Amino acid sequence: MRSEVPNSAIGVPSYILLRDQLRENIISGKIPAGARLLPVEIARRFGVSQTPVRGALQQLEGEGLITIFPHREARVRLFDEHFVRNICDLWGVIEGLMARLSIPRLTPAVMEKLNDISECLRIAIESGDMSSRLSLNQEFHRTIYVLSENSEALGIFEKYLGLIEALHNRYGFHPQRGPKILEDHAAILKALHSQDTALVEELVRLHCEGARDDLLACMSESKDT
Amino acid sequence: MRSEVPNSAIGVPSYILLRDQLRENIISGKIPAGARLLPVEIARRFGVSQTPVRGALQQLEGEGLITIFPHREARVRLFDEHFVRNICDLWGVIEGLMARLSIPRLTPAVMEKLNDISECLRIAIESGDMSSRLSLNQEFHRTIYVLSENSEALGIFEKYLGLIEALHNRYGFHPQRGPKILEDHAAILKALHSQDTALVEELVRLHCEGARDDLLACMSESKDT
DNA sequence: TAGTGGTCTAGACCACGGT
DNA sequence: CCGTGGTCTAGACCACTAA
Repeated sequence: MRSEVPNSAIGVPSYILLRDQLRENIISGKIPAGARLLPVEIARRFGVSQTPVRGALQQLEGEGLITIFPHREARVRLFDEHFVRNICDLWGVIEGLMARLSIPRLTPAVMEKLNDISECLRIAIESGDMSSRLSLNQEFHRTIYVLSENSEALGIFEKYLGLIEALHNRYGFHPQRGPKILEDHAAILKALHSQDTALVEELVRLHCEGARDDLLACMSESKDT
Repeated sequence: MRSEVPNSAIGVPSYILLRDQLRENIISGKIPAGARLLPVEIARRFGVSQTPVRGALQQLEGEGLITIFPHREARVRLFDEHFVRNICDLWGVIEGLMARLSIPRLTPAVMEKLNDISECLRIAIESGDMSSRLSLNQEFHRTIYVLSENSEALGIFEKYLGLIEALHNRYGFHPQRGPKILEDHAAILKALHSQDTALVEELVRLHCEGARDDLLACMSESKDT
């Protein structure tokens, strides 16, 4: 039987295509947390045998996105409030670290770019454009963090980014969170400009803790109703 | 052909045994950084076919310990000075976070245990027992961090622990590092006792930065000679 | 244009949970 | 003790590299 994966770029093994597609579906919530992953079913859907499916699942388990119970089954990890709290706390210190490390490598061009992004983000928040809001916020932070040149820290940040973003997409924000984000970003920009490492680190951490508390509150409210 | 893996506990799939054994060999340096991993060779050594070997490699790639170049080869990641700096900086903030979070959950019994470990560590350092020194130091930190109840942060800490420890084993310490560790630990214990969250976090971070600078210096010296 | 070795397939095997 | 489905084997296939 020939492979029938559509869009399969030649030369790219199908376990990689499968892995990326499954990861995206998990992160975006299309495959919900806790869902069972049935290799034979996935193999049928993609027109391949079980081997590349297993390859993809093995990698995702290594990444911590799914759990394989040997000889039993594979399931998407649970992402509950405790998980969110853990990740946001972790982010607080990691983003603080990356922001601090980026300071010596900031250039006028980067500051210019950050100002532009902030302006676009303000418009997105005021006009209620959730999709732009999320991606511009991402870009703001990523623009700073790539300068830290700490790929391990950046990798951890990126790993959970889509997951948390999906939760924001599902549970929304409180109305007062928008202005607070703009305020935080402005303060961070100012501290970056004055090269105040300790202040930058503290502001970034507080920013993350604010995000954490807003998301946890939204999750808890949605559970009550 | 029957499986001939010795010590293979029944019910445990061989890709898991292989994965754990390969991980251990990589972390301990028995399989050196940058080494090529040849599935057919590994399969022969363990008396299994290539499929479980690939399963093990896929998981290790997901964990970031090895890199698979599709259609080409799999190699152990490089762990150079830049990597060490990244990990130690990361640890500085993550360990600071976990120490801070653990404070509300400290009990007299835990403080007692930490004092005991410190005393044993002092003896190990003074008598030059490197193996005890490393494991007692691990135990000191882990005893605090498990109380943070942030399994994501703890997982990142644990993930690189063996790797950094192996580097310490290979490159050693400077003579003045031993007393400094004892001094740092004593200060951390005192701050824990007085429940001073900000101070604990700062001391832990400084402790990590000290470890980083010592290890980097040892690595750089060994390269010169 | 080989040769090497990474990837994939079909099917057998067998651990586990429920009957 | 049977059924489901997770695991493993042997071998074919084929992408990439080096002549």
